[in-house]
Amino acid sequence: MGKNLFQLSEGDKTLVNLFKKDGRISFTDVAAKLGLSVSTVRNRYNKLVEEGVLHILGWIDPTKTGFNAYNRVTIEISPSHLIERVAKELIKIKEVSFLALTSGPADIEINLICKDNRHLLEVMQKRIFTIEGVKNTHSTVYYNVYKWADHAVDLPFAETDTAKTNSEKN
Amino acid sequence: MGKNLFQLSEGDKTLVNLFKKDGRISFTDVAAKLGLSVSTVRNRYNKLVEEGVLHILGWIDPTKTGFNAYNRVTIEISPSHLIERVAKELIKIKEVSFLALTSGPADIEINLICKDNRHLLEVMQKRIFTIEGVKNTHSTVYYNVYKWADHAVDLPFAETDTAKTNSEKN
DNA sequence: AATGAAATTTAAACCAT
DNA sequence: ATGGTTTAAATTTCATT
Repeated sequence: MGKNLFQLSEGDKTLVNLFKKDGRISFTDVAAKLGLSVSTVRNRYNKLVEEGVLHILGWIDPTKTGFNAYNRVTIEISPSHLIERVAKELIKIKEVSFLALTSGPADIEINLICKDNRHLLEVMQKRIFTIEGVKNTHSTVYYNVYKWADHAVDLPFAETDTAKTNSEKN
Repeated sequence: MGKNLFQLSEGDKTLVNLFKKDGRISFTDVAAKLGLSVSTVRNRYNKLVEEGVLHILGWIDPTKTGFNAYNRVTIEISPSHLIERVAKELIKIKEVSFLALTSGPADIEINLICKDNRHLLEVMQKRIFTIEGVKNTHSTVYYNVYKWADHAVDLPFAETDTAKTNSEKN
């Protein structure tokens, strides 16, 4: 579980927050904002990226590009030993934007980003119902997303909630 | 709905896919990979960003930084006219990484990224149950996330599913 | 819309503390 | 772990088709 835990220092957090807002901010700008040298910023950045802690990723706003059917689909699998195998099949589907194993009553949750309901239905019927072990599914529509790009982007260490877990190091 | 729809050309898609993998890839590299000039890449990139289609964002892997309690929480609101007001309260909570209005039986779904179950319980009791209009909640544990950073990052136009919607404009 | 070239800014690599 | 210096590379601006 917490094996390769990376302790973010307070400095790391402020640095990370700048990259979260603008993934292409220059090290020079970060250094100026934080009052650090460019080298230091670079070193910290590299460490975070090398450790797999920080990732800079492009994100496309689905609603701006004609993908207006966003759904949660929970899936029950039987027999249960097929769960991981089904999961591995599901992540191959490009419309699947998220997949997690969950507590019951279902076993797997996926999120599907589709153009419209016709597209959604097609994915469900041709790609999901056909997988061996998929017992039943339940779909929920995401009508309107309020926090969207932040999905899995923001971690709760924004401003005040500082280092209880980081008090020892740095 | 589809008012400000942005038609991604095939060129845009290949460009975007490079930025999705590595948000800090240089325009020079992109140009080399696509056989275009740096200026062209820059122009396309700027257009996509200015239109709000493409975003380059930092993302922190919660599991690497001690956030091991990731949950879906569905929330029923009553009376119903409070839904939007409750949503606006909820997005202020920094542990809320995602919020959408959903089809029933609940009204709102949030995702919560917490350090552990103690942290989760604290957020639920002190921040969520206390909001006026929150009738009841139902939590589901995300035991293990298979597709994670791709959450809201990948759109399903990876390789083959090319331009049916983009055939006219390039 | 796509490009080329010059001027400016930034990043990378190295070394030092 | 942080910072300074030099060299290399990328970005920006402006002009051109």
